[in-house]
Amino acid sequence: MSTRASATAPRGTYHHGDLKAALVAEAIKLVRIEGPNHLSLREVAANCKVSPSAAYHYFPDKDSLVSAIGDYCFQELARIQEEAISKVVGNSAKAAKARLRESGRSYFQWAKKDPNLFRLMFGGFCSINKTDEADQDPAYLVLVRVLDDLLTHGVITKAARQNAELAAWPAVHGATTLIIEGHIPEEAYEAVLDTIEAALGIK
Amino acid sequence: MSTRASATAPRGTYHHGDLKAALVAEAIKLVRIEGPNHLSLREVAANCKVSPSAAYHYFPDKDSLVSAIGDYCFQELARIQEEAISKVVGNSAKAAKARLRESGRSYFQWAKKDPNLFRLMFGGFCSINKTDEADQDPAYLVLVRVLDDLLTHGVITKAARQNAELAAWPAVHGATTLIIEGHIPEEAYEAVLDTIEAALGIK
DNA sequence: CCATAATCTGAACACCATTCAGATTAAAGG
DNA sequence: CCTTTAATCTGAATGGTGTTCAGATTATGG
Repeated sequence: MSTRASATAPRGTYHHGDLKAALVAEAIKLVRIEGPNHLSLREVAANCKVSPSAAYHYFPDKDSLVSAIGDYCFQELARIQEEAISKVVGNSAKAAKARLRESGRSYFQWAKKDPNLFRLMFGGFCSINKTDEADQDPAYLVLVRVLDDLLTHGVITKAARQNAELAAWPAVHGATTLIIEGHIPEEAYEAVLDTIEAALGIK
Repeated sequence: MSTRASATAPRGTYHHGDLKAALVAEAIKLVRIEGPNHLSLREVAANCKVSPSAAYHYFPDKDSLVSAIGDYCFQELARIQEEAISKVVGNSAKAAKARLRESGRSYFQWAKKDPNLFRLMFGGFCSINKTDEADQDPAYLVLVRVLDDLLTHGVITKAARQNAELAAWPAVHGATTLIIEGHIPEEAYEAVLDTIEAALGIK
């Protein structure tokens, strides 16, 4: 999106340099602390040393800025997951199984680290573009790859591969949410991962 | 909490009658439409034909009113589930299995009917009182009963009964959220229920 | 019937999103 | 280099928000 200068550069000139990126970065910082509902566009602008109206040159309204945060977060979550599963090297069935577990763990760890960003992503704040099939949730594509890998290594059957995404993602996402919101204890998470493996017929 | 007159009674006298209940009822109505983040305390008060400051006699702040909505919703969800499983009569293994599925379906149907109330419940808006063990989420207790019933009828093993809640609730909750927010299609829900049965070793 | 406590109002303060006319500056063309 | 043009940001204004508090109104108990 933004190409020019540093997003956190101090304001010397009248023109900012890369205000759009700076606004998003500052908004993320604030949502992290105050939560998605208490985000103030004026505060974002002030912290960027810019008048409130300047933001409207890049975002038609506040919701649009929030959606930009959401877009960033979905990419970031996918990146984190990619990083986590790439740490489990090996072409074995055991490694493939470990990657499934790590993809689940990294999903939860991301949410635990920044609950407010997680709430923004899945709390109805940002409107995901579900129009196009191509620009699908990148984190979902990571999961697909992990599950394909399980089939390749014979860890799961072809029958289990059908709807395997539906055995993994809802459970992982639900457990994450319920822990974040204090409905089940964090210690329960590994047990949830066990139930996913059971649903897939692993072991 | 409130004991007196109808919550929706028109305003004839200076005193309202049961303002607290009226405020909660009106707030629910507005959250249903506008979503939890766009709730306005002033609008709630105005619709109750009362000055904004009147609300502060019953709620210390807006968040407290939102929490009251959450409390109501958790009770209501439990009631809906209770109603759903009570419709499946019979003391058989088949009936017990059907009740598990219906408890999952009713959870989703509740959320689908009022997504904004569901978002309020699990979006970090209301602070659940996790201090006491006694006043636990009533919907959770419904689930416990359904799972106990499965064990009694030999549908699941004693081993599967361990952590059975963790096989069911996260998957149901996660699937519900992901469908509501448009990440997976509604048609996938029954397949998710299948994976729960698989995780529990049913069939 | 009166005193007291409960309940609600009105006005105020500080903050918010959003709009728009106009000031400032960078970029492009001669 | 200088001027035109387009991009960018400001300042002020509008109408809405949560919250507080002194005071007006009404119900209740003695």
